[in-house]
Amino acid sequence: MPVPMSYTQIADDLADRIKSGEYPPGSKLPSYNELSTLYSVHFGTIARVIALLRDRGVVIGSPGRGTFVPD
Amino acid sequence: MPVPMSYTQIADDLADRIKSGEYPPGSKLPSYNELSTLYSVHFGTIARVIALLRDRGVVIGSPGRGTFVPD
DNA sequence: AGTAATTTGTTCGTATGTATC
DNA sequence: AGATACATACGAACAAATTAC
Repeated sequence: MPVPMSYTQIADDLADRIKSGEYPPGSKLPSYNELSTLYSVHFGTIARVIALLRDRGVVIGSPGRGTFVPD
Repeated sequence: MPVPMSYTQIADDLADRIKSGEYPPGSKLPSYNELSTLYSVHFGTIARVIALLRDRGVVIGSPGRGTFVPD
């Protein structure tokens, strides 16, 4: 089994993907459950990643709707 | 029982205390265990608070030594 | 109209690793 | 060698908002 990425690495990876245009402004990121599958980590780890990106202003979370890249 | 502060509120409270001079540059913050007692929250919640303040550059953690206010 | 499912968000408990004293 | 302290992750539970049917 490969060593899973740490939450900071996942945060940096997601930030890079957003910056590169993979997730353009206004777009919706995969759900927590999808991200936890994509990165093979626990749900709570993804929640921590998103919380970090939120604090950095990289994404905006909207309970019940999703996580979005600000315009 | 009083409603406990959320981890963001605790982070803001600590940041305010640092800014006000209660924890001057170079000083050492209370340990995770002490903070979790002070704020009546779980150890893991304090770890999350410190992680947030670390990301903001407000504190620097040093495993085995403590958490410090940068100069 | 109303219930169930989905999604974000927080917290506790526990375990483990690493560094320092 | 042992105790202390920071740091990360998993599992589980729960709340609140939204969406789907």
